[in-house]
Amino acid sequence: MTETTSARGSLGVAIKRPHRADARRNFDALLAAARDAFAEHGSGASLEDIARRAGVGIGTLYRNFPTRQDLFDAVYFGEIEELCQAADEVADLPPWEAFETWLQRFVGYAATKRAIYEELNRDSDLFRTAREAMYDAGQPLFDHAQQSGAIRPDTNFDDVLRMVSGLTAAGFVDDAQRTRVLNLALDGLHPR
Amino acid sequence: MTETTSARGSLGVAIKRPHRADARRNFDALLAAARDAFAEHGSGASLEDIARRAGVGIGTLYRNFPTRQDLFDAVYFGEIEELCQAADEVADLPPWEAFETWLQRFVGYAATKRAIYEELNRDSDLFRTAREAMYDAGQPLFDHAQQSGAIRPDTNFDDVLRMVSGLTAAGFVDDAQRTRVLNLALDGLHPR
DNA sequence: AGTATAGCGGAGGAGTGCCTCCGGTTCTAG
DNA sequence: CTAGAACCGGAGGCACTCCTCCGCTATACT
Repeated sequence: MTETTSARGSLGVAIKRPHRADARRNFDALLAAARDAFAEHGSGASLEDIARRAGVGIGTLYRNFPTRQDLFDAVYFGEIEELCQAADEVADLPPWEAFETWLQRFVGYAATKRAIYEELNRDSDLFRTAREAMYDAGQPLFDHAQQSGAIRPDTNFDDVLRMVSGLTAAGFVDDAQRTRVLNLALDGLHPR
Repeated sequence: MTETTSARGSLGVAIKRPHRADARRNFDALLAAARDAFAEHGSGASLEDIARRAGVGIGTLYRNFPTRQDLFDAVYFGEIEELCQAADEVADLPPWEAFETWLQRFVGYAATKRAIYEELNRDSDLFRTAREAMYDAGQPLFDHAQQSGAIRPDTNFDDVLRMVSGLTAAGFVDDAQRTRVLNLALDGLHPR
């Protein structure tokens, strides 16, 4: 057994996960550390700091992720992928609940919260792929909710998603306020 | 005439504006350049770059604004102050229109858009002062609109302001989308 | 157990930003 | 007009981050 395994399949973005046990440990530690660091400092977090947090040399970081973008992509795509799965999981709830639950899930991803909002307009093939995957997952939920009359007809999925991601990235006093404001905004989605 | 004049009065934050003509030119150029730079790169913009943009040596920047915070404050307070004045200007519109117009104005301040959102929780005397001034200006507009029945009773000014500043800082495809999303969110403020 | 090798990690060069310092310049008051 | 105070601006030291390179180590396969 010598080929590397592709950790993330469904997005078509292959990320090499090493075969050796020690290497795999480091790989995972780096990913976890990066997730935290990006959540804390946005996509400009220090790579040396990430390596330190992971308890790993800087060289190891660069071997696994030759560029900062590679590392960022790995974290980003991981969370996008989970988001896509989440869409399946809520599929059998009533239309509005399904969509709302999915959005809550969207909000819940701390690591890429800031990042998603920072990079939502980035123009690269990989990002477009990821964004499309996310949209493909969420759009049907939106459409369904809209068709069922729970969402006003004069809005669209992209607008709503950007609204939510803006709110998500904003600074709030506490989680209670974040939830309150999010609910306030979502409430405005219903027809009047 | 030898004392420096205080450029910004009403917030109680005195910022020294030089007396000599050349010095004053540089001071103003720096402020303008900083406004642009902060708008573009957030509060972490490069000071050397700001000096370059202003066509001024780095030494001059540091003489006028000994710390990055000083420069940032000067820009920030300037815009907050204009926001306070804007509150007076809309005072004779109908309640909801007054509040909405003020919010649009709030959104319109490009320079500190990102900054306001980045720093909304910052804990320093000066920032608290500025934030309070802004709140003092906007709160009556909100209250009035809420009492008149244009805003649902189960929300508050702080929540709304953070919602809007979150949206403001978010990335949109174009200004049309930004306006659309903002209106969508504001629409949700009305009672149903 | 032994060995080939994938993987480790940190030293260090390059680049960039921060901030200080001071010799030279420009303005203003008299 | 002149003198000197006020101001200019960039060279340079410090700190930090990026990224490469290579001698050493741990692992997996036989």
